[in-house]
Amino acid sequence: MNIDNPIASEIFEGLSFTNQEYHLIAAKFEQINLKKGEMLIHTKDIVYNQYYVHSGCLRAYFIDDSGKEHTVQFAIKDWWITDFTAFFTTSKALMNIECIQDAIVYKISQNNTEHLYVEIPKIETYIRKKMEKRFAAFQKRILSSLSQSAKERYKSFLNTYPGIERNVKNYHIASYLGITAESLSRIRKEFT
Amino acid sequence: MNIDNPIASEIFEGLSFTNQEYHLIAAKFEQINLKKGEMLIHTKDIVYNQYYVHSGCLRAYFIDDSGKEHTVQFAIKDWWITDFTAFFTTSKALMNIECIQDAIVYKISQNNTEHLYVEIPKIETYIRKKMEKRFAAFQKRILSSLSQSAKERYKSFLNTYPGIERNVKNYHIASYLGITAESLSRIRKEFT
DNA sequence: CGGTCTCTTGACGGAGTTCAAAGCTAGTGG
DNA sequence: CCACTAGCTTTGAACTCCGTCAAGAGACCG
Repeated sequence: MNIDNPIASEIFEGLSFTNQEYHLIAAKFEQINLKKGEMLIHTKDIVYNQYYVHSGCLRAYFIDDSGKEHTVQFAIKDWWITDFTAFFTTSKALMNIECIQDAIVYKISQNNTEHLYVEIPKIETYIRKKMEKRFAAFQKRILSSLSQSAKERYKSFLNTYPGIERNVKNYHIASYLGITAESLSRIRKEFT
Repeated sequence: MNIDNPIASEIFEGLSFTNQEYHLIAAKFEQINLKKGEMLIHTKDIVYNQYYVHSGCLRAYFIDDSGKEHTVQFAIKDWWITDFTAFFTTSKALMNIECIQDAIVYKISQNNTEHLYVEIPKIETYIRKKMEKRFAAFQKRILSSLSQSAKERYKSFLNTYPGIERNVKNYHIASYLGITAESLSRIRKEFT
């Protein structure tokens, strides 16, 4: 951990940088403190930024035509969050992102992300590898939604986000699993 | 289209290369011709390679504990396919990949992929951007499995893979949508 | 301590599954 | 080129899991 630039050391853990590089990195991130309930992204916002989660918890959710919420992702420490579809194409968000436990996040814009990749190529490699892992995790989630019952998906969820029950409302978890809060309640009853 | 190296021009469409770079690229890919029914990857194989689809059609599927098949991905022209989870970590495949229409694919190993990224950094950038698109597409698929009925998912599927009905068995599509072949049959009946 | 948000419980309904059988279709060999 | 067969698709009937609606119990916060 480099005391001069804890942000760079935290976000790109394992990489080492020159002082000049630390400078380049630090200049591109902005710290944002969020209170529970605050919104980071609203539907229809143009998405210029992505966010690295230092602490706290956020969730990305989608509201369908019938008004129902569907949680696509939770983000806890060391996760990145944004509406990636909108971010990658700098277009309008289809999702909302809200803070569900007081959080500190580091914001970086799309432009600055691309600049960083050019200025410090090992960051592009680092992020690519991280994305490969996320990619694999997504594939796993699709598999689980195809092949598992609600009860099994709930078990998998507890493994993916250990200890998250303490931070997150059950109806948020239900909307992540693709079931209703009532069904989750019945599943939880069977568990004990 | 560079006549000296059609493979590089096809796979990295839009990028231009020096003759030396064309050489580097061509040396890393190997063309494989597949007949319908051939398997590219079996469960438990160590996955060293990924494949760029030049023509034909393949599918990646998972067999769950009860023996049921679940199609995770179809790949047609200009898609990449492999068991990405296993490929990124050079570990054992959980999925099977089979050819469902005679195909020509270009194979590249994990090592050669990494070498290519180092030797020609713009390829790393190119692939990263492509992956960002896939990432967004995955997110969309998760959303659709959470928020849409089987009938709506079938419509989305037809948009994602236009014209694929001609190549693919209905029970493969059903297993991609997460429903039974019987249910898909009933849905299709309503459509006409 | 009162009000609102969250979780639980019950009764009913519907989308999709399962199992079984019949109808098609495409590929193979005579 | 036709006939046969194996694989694929359709159809029907009963069943199951989960959703919906509604009401009550509990928890948290000012």
